Amino acid sequence: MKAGADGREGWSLPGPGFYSAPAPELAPLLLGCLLERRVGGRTVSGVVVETEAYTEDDPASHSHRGRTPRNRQMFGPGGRAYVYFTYGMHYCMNVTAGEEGRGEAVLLRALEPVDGIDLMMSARGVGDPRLLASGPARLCEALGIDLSLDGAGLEGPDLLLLRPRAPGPVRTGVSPRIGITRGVERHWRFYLEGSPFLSRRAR
DNA sequence: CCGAGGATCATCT
DNA sequence: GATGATCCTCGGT
Repeated sequence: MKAGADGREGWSLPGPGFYSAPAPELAPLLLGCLLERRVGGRTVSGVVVETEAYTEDDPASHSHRGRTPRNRQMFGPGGRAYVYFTYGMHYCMNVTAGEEGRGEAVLLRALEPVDGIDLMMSARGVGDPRLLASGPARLCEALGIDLSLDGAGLEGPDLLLLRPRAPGPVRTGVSPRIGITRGVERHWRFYLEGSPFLSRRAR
């Protein structure tokens, strides 16, 4: 078997147009993908198990009131990181989606840890693998993601997102998004059914 | 298991 | 000046 362009068997770069899908379509497609963070010559990575979509006409979205300095990556092309700082202490990471100017992104809410688990444990200060990246801010802390990665490409030296070549049979769950007060009627949270690494247990 | 409260500050009104 | 796309701890059941 031949290794992929990235050198990892079983994983490959997304094809052209992957990230230009609207956020509610891209969000479930990101489930099962591998997110790699390269730092200090080491790789920390995990499989995406939970995502949420946000669009410009969506009252829960940071882009809902138009372009601001913070959310400007949401209005750029798809396939970049949109990282924001919140609650005075947490970072959260999105994957920008859709065509340029559309104001869309997919929040990464949880990963199943794969590589560099020792680094994640020391970064997070916990040993239970289920608590390493099961939440948008936990995920960023585990991978060492902060504002310096806002706008970073997902095929770059710091962040790499890969699709599984042969996705296994997986059930995708759908639910309302978490932690919002408006736009609750849009069920735009997607998760791998039965994963022990979700930010919340299934309903 | 569950809910309440606090931490802590950049961002936007 | 108010508000979070959160997380952790603590106390009750």
